[in-house]
Amino acid sequence: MKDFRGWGRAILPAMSESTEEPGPSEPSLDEQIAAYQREFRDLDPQVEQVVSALGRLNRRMNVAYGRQVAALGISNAEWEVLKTLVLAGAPYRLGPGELAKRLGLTPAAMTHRIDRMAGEGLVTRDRDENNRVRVIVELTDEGRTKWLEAMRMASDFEEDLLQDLSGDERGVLGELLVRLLRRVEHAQPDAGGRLTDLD
Amino acid sequence: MKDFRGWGRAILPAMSESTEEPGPSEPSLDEQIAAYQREFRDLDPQVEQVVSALGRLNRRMNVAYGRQVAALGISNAEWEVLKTLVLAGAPYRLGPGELAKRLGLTPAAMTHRIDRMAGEGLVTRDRDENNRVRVIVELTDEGRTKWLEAMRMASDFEEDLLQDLSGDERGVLGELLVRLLRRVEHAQPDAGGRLTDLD
DNA sequence: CCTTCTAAGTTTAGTGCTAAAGTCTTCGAG
DNA sequence: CTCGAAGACTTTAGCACTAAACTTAGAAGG
Repeated sequence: MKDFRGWGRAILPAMSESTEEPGPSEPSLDEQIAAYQREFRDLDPQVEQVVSALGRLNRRMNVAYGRQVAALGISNAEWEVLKTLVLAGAPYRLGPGELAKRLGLTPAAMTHRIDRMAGEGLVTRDRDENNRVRVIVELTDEGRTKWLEAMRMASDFEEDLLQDLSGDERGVLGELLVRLLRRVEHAQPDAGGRLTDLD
Repeated sequence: MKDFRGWGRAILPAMSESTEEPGPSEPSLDEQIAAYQREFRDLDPQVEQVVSALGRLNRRMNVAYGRQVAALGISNAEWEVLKTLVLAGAPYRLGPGELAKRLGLTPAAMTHRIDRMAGEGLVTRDRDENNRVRVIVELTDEGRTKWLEAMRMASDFEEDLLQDLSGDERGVLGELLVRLLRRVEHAQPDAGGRLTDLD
């Protein structure tokens, strides 16, 4: 076999987030929960449903985002950088270290990502004139345009994703997710994996 | 600086899923939504809340899973393989190709992952006697034990995560997530990124 | 000033991944 | 029966990332 036909569009270029697209033979969510229950009696199916659906949903969404931004000629990794710079607000500047922290990368990885993106004209990289140890990464107009295009695609996609949910349901879902998020953000797993409150 | 103290445990060994741990200076969810709205008027804050909370939640959870299974001496990537083999049911066997499809990896990556895991005694790799082109990857007793230990930690963690939600709320959350999941699983984004129904 | 320390980035080595080429077995047609 | 094609991995090349070493600018102390 010359090339892996069948792996075609399933395999995306490297991205910063999970892009695993499960194959078609993956068991359905219900089958999966039933199988785990057979092997592990203590499993709470309600908890497992929430957690597994969250995981699958996110993987599918990341694949979809990757495909969409790829159509704009950027990778998901690059899109993350654009988003972070826009979030910082005008004049859309951050240092490599700060960018690395926010994206959860090492400074080394950031150096290379900025190299690429500067080469593509999405950002500029300059030394800070006031403190020549510091480097300033700034969004170019082209980068800002790319971000806007990607944002438009993403928000259309997200609106479609939630299409089947009523306004009330969207509100409830958002509120429940925010409560879970607070639980993970304001707590750290202890040695046993249990979440211990920090405040 | 000799080593990057401060990047310590935040950076985990490579895993199959997103393990990016956002730094402490990342804006809060509300700040993020407000910032995006300033830059992009068409944004629906309710949709953005759901989607962003989903994304953040998943990233945090993956970091937590990674830390937990690391305590058992396995990586998140290895745990994914163990889960997939257990899901296949006794006698816990699958070929590399099938494993790769279900995990969303290329066969090449699977070859190397199986090498490592066979070296660690978590699985065995043998040629199929009936069809010598095929290879059979089978979970060892040690691999099964590791899976069980990881599963126990994971389900404790998941129970803790949902601790603040009542039974009813868990049910509602699960149901809403399953509906979103169905929407992404039964539809494919078209060229414009819109989801088109397949059935 | 002139060390010494520390912070911010960059460089180097090694890992795990994808894409594509290569190997080996089996199957099917002539 | 033999040859060609297809299937199921494995190997090779190249990329993005982490960990750790290195570089250089500014800060602190004598």
